[in-house]
Amino acid sequence: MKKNSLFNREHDYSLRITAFLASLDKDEIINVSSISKKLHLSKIFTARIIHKLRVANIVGSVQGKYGGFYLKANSEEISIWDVLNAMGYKVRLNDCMDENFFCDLMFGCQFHTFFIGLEQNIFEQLKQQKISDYIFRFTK
Amino acid sequence: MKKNSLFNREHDYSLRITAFLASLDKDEIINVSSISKKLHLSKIFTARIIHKLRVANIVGSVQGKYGGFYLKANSEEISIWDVLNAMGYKVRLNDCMDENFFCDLMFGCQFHTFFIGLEQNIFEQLKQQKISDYIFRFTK
DNA sequence: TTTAAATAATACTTAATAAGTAATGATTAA
DNA sequence: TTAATCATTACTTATTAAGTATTATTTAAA
Repeated sequence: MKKNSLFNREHDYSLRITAFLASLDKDEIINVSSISKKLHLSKIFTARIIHKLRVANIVGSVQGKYGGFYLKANSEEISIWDVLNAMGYKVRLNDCMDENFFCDLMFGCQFHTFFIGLEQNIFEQLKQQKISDYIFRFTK
Repeated sequence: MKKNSLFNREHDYSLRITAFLASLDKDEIINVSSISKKLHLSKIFTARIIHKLRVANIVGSVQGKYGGFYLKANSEEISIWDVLNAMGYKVRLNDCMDENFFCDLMFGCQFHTFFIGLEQNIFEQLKQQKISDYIFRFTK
């Protein structure tokens, strides 16, 4: 049976990639092939994800031959929430929390109120976790 | 863009249906047509959902002409969690929490640990909420 | 100046799922 | 016997997740 998820593969991988980049030395850059091998991801999927992270300014890139990527921000200042948002993270625990959702029962629906609170609670927990506490280190 | 959900339409409707049944008088039963009209759901979808609730023993049914459904348990003793489970609620915040999931990084992956904690936290909140606090009442 | 190795960006593919529909059988009051 | 109701399972359709493919651009170095 399908299970409801809050995070998909892209979200997961983006966290791994960020946590790995956080382990690099200052001024060190790494290319997509190396990242994908280390993290056991396909090269092309890795490229798509890291590109989004770059657009969101989480990572920086150097183009051309011998180019690559590096973590732009300080890992102590980036949260799981920040990375997820870079990937275009959108959550609504329930469809009824959607902006354009109309529900005849909405007025006074305590479920709706409960879901809003639960969602806020989850978001807070994601914001509290900094990437610096999740750094992946590999023996070189 | 698609948003990640923790609850789908069936889950939502099952909560509404249970909360509505909780408003009925003792010994009162109500048929699917009436429920679906009150809650603005399709009759056939309502039937399928309430059938699952019956199998899970959350609601009871009376078959045949003038039959219908009623809440079997005490609404103060049923939690949101119980209703969701009756619907076959399965959650894993992230695929990596799946039993059969293999991940080369799993050993020592702090993200994995964090997700487990977050999930437990969410489950606790669902268990704490009793249907009695969410009863739908309509003017008759 | 040419080439190779890398990033940049977008379009495509496929299997699975959510949500809802349709159809037929079984039960029971009158 | 019949009408109204629940019981059960199979089907449909649009959307999404996940991953692949392709082509363009950039740059270091021979």
